Amino acid sequence: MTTTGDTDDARVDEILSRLKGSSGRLTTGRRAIVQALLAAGDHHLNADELAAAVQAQHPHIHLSTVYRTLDALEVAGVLDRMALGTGGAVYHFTDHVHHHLVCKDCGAVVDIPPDLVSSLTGELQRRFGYDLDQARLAVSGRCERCRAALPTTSTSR
Amino acid sequence: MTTTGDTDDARVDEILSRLKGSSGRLTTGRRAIVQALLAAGDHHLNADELAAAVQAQHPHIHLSTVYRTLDALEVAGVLDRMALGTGGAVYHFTDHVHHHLVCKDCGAVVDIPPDLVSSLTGELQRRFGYDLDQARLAVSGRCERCRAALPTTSTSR
DNA sequence: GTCATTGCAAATGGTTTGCATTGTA
DNA sequence: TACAATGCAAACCATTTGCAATGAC
Repeated sequence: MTTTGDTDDARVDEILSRLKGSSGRLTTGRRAIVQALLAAGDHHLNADELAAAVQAQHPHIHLSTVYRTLDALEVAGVLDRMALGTGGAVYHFTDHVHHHLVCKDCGAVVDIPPDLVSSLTGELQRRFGYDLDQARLAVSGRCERCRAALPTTSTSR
Repeated sequence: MTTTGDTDDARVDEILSRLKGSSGRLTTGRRAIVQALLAAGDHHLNADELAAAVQAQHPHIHLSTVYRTLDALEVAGVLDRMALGTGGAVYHFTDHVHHHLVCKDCGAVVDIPPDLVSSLTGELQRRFGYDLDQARLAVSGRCERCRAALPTTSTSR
């Protein structure tokens, strides 16, 4: 099932052109990487998984190319990189703002809708002068499942 | 200048005894590591920096011992480990709850007082069932200095 | 004496880099 | 043709692990 479409194609072109900005070049590798990134949608892909997805169609594309393209996209302001504990950094499109609730035990990630945190980021921005328009927030706690799986430390609390 | 004191000594003993809980043993290495951790106060030390601090007095204490002790302290519930972007994870005492505002450019870290985030964590706890009593929050944005240092990309976006 | 802890070296996982080659512009 | 991007291998950083030696109990 091809998840592609005209909309995505247009988006791919737009992103690639932003990469072109400072005398960059459009290669099949970069196109494939951006396509895979878009196809992943809301999934949290790390560089390895992205490379695997790309290599399904273009086996010769090297992991280091993926890293270099991700870097370029980050510099171009297209992507945000974020380290969510273990398993490698994950990447998001800068225009798709959301935040993360991460289980410190199993690593499960839940997306937090931005409106829940906007008052906090506003306050932080006011207090500390940080630019948080594109802020990424990671909250680490323990998910329900892992909480239940805990040895009976129940009395503590 | 010994930053130590009776208070700290008592705290060191208390922490070491928590490590002893399940047939653990008290070694000079562990004591030195816990002391260094307490002496660091609010600083955000990573394993490397902690090892350096310890080795100033006990040169033979190996980095891997530091890692193993930090692990043990985490398991014992004394410490929380947290990855703040680059440069290795940092550790905090679990009873000293605070959060972090991290500059995505220069890595500068500002501590966020817990009361600013409590309403958010409460809401997240309610919505997603995560246990956030000991939550750690990392907000990544751009600090004032880096913001000023940015090339005039102001029109883009 | 037992066995947890340590030192050390080597392995690991994620990421970056140097360099010769490829391929876009 | 010129030079950005790539493949590849090697380097790199933070962290973990196997194993024999040490030292706390």
